Amino acid sequence: MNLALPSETIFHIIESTIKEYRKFAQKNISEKINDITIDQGLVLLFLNNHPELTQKEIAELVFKDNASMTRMINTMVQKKHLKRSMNPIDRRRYKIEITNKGKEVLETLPSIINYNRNSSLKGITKNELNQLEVILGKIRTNCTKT
Amino acid sequence: MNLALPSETIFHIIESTIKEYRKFAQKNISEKINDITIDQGLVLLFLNNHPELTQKEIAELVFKDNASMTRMINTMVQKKHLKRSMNPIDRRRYKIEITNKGKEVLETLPSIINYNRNSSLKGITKNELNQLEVILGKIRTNCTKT
DNA sequence: TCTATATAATTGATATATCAATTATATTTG
DNA sequence: CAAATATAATTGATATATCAATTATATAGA
Repeated sequence: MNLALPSETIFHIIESTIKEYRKFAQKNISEKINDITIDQGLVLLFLNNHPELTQKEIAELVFKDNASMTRMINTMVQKKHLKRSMNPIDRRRYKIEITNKGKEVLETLPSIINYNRNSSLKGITKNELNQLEVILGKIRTNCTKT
Repeated sequence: MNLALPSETIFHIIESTIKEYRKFAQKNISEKINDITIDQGLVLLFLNNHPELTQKEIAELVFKDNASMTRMINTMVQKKHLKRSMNPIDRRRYKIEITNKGKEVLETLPSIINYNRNSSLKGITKNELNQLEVILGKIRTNCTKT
């Protein structure tokens, strides 16, 4: 079997791109905000825009599973960025609230994220972004439908 | 600050693509081979082609750090896919050898990986792959040089 | 209504991710 | 050569990833 080494494939390139982006983004966040990871930041952003989200829904949005999300929110509650309170209408789920400390993070975070996105996409045209989206979409579809 | 939600960005799409690919690939591997993760499989492939690789070098190839690689190889040694022996020329590093059990895996794995790659890239032209590579390369460069 | 089924969240076990500190060995330089 | 520096690997601590099992609550259907 004549198999290309993993390092020569497009999957390797995709992985390395997203890993470099995450490293870059985390570095820029850590310079200004203490004790927040990218993913914790994303959770705050989503909750800010959609306060009614359940843990399960947040998990899907940031590509985690429920177990990871439970633990992630545990630590965010410990660090006082979030507060859990029962949802009286459906007692299986929680209401997750952003604390004042969480809100402070949200004052700084968006501009950092904006900077991260813009600078990592510098020199890339709208058209290229479209192509990227279309091609990646095909790959994803192949993986989910096969 | 008018920030697009993370779920609307290209980074979200890149992440979701690579995650779906990994899920798809892992499923196909697990159907035929017991107890091997994608990344462990990649380690075997790299070692098979370049037996002289150190842990540090393997780590770079599969985007792990040294600490993770130490532990990953620990478990692969425990599961008898690999064997560590001292390198007499430089006693800081190990020689990592593939055991017979590891070699058995290598008899089955390449065809599965081949299938995974081909089916996830079905319908995508050489030209599109090039575009993908170029655009992702730009993003990566932006992240590492800024 | 009562039971079966579905759903949200948690927990346990094990592996991996990440950072900082440490150990052992090599290499460089004064 | 001896001391300083560099390198490969390990370890500890904590967070996250993943799977399977469990708990608590809701909902659908007989």
